Amino acid sequence: MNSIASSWERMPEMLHKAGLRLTRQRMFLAKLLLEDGKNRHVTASTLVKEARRSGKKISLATIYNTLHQFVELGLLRQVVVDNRSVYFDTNLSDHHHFFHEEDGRLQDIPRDAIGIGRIPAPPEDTEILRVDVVIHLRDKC
Amino acid sequence: MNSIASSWERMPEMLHKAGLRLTRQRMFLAKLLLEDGKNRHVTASTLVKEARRSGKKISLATIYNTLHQFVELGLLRQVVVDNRSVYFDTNLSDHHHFFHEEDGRLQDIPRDAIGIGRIPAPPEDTEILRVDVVIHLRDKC
DNA sequence: CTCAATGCAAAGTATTTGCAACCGA
DNA sequence: TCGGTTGCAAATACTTTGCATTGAG
Repeated sequence: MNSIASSWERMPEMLHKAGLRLTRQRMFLAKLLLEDGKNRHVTASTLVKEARRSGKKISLATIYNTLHQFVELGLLRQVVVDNRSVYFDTNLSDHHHFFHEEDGRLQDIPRDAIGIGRIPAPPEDTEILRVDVVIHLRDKC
Repeated sequence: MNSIASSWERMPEMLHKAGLRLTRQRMFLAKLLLEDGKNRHVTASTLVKEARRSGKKISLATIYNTLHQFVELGLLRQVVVDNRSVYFDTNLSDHHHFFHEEDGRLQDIPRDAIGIGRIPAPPEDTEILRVDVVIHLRDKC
């Protein structure tokens, strides 16, 4: 069992602890995102399409709300790679990304695949939140 | 003379070669961005404000157009750190960024200050465009 | 003069918010 | 039942586009 599958199993408990109700929409999105334990990269609009495809009705606003709640609960990570839209990542481990410029697709890079040697000291009175490495890709030829 | 100051000096020539006219607005923005040779991080909206402050009238649309033309000419670099808006950087050298989450401020990190050891091979049929490292900062306490 | 460039306003895209209706506990 | 949630539509923020006017060469 990996940490993501266990996220799914602990979902009801986690939502409850956070004071969130186990609503239809919330459970549906949680299932979509976390159930199979695979790492997924979604945006609000890919999720709406996916939800529609499986017949559920769910509003865009609710999807945004839910995604943000999940980020706050630590079930998802927000990734910035591109100004088209906000990406959400179910892979919570410390890792980096390949970004395919052509189609906006994201791909994980395990932390160990990139050796970041030194990191400069943060400026006065600030602390490092995280270090993001994005390798931008272009299709060859 | 550094590379940026020389960008400014070669401006008229570069614009001309690119088939662009030396218009009032174009020259004004070029001067604002490149003349003093300092590294600047701007967004369309910080530029409008700056232009207004110095009394010039310039439309937002023209600023966007001009910024994109400058990026294509290689006079500016576009930086993605945050989905609030698109940042443009006059520092053309290979470098990275500190990003202050609180106020959206960017700060350069020289390439050498971060040692990126290994980079994983790009996926099949793709090539690496560039590697972006963004260190997200939060104010302490 | 001519045609590229500009300015404006309108359209487009992504995201957030206000509020009545709804529904999980 | 009751207050958190949802869905919609409207608001907001950023960026792009269409088109008549302007102005650089």
